[in-house]
Amino acid sequence: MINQSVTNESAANESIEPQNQVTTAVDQVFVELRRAIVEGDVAQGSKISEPELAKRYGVSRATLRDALNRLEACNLVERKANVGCRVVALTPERLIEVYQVRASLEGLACRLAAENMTDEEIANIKALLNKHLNEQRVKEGESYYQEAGDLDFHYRIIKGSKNEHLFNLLIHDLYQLIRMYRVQMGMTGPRVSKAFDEHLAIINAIENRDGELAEMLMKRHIGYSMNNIENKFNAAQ
Amino acid sequence: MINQSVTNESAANESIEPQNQVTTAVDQVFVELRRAIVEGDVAQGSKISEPELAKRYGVSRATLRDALNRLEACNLVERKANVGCRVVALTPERLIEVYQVRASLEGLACRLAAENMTDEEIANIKALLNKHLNEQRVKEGESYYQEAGDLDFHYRIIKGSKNEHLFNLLIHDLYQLIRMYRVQMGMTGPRVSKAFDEHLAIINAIENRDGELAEMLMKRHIGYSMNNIENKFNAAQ
DNA sequence: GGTGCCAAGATTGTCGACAATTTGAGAAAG
DNA sequence: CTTTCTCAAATTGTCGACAATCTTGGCACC
Repeated sequence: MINQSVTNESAANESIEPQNQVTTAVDQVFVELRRAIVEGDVAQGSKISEPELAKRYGVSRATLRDALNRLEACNLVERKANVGCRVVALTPERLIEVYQVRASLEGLACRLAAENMTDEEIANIKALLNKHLNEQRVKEGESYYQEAGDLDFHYRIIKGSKNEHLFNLLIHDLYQLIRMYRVQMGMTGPRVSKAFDEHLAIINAIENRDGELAEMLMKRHIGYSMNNIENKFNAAQ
Repeated sequence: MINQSVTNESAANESIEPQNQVTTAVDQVFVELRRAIVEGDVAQGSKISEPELAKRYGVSRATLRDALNRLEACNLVERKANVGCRVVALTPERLIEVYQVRASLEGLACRLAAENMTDEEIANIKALLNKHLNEQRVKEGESYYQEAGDLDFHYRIIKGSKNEHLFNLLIHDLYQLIRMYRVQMGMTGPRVSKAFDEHLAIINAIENRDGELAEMLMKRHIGYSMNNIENKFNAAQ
């Protein structure tokens, strides 16, 4: 029972950084380029020049090419044969598409979590929420909770589904794109307290082993989140 | 209005062969290797030797490596840094995981299809089912319907959702793995007529624009299909 | 003046060779 | 006889160069 407290620590790092250990050069370029795209350092829709980026990151073109392949698998860049590679464009239509898929999959994750999570895992999430609640009261207005805390909550639910395929699909392939929308839309909004209540309702449903309710609550929660981003989109025009 | 009949032709080829046009060498190797894996020409769980396969397909190792990357994105091979590449192992646990995801996503597709499909598209699917019904009566017992017909039906529903992200996720990433299970488990069973009735009920719900019912029916339909494969698995031991 | 074709430049696709890492067998020590 | 260390063979990761394809600017022709 050494290091018991480790289960209470943040898991968001792993969710933001899926690679368990970044060893190879392709990994490094992939992770760094992904960060740059998600955080907007390289503009959405812009074309990517292989020789230029290879030079900037100090690797061969073949290596960078490999990294681009992985980014394509994450839906962060789009490729055409003999033409090139562009960063994806963030359109409202695509936002809706992605969030429809996300709501469906995380709804499933929630239902499975209600069946498969251990009592200890559930207790840890509740403790996490209480911790976030306190921190939120202290630093009201700052975006701490929204970013790390929200990621952490969803990450644990998805992991709690005990469905590895679902986990990979959401964490590796979908979440970077979702993060890209949130970051570039400046999602530091006042949805904090409301989202907190929704999280609480979800974990309560899971604790009661009510998978059906948990699924529905999660779908709604994600739907609200989508509307929030969509409004920002429309306001930005 | 030329070539109107083209909408009634089979769309399964496209679903089996997602690449619109296979031009580059990497594409060719990717498609051929994928076929070999799905159809069991290379055994599940077996290790893949890069130099050997590169020589067999007459391409460079870098090219084959690129193809392996894409196979990894389809979840058909698994990779570890500095260790190598193995074909995925078909376990009952993974079957359940994949089918849980599939049921959720195709349920979503069905709901969206009920909202977004045109009357003409719906009519075309109904015509398709009738065509399959006739052919099924003639060649009873053969596996035609199960393979091509079933793929065709699901393909059109997914496309009818008008959600491109969902389409790519299902057709590119998930369906090859599903096909792998079905082919290697020898899925030519007697589920034909029952599946036909289920398909009919689904398209009727879509025609009535009852998305909720269509989603539920599709989830059940896929659940039955999973049980069918799962039984084969247990019987094979 | 507008349209279509051609060539030069640039970009992507492919290759063979070299460097780094893992793995397995064999020898030496316990 | 078992265990551990070492080293070599094999496999994977990375690189720079060459070939094929697309783009673009200009010129000829209508």
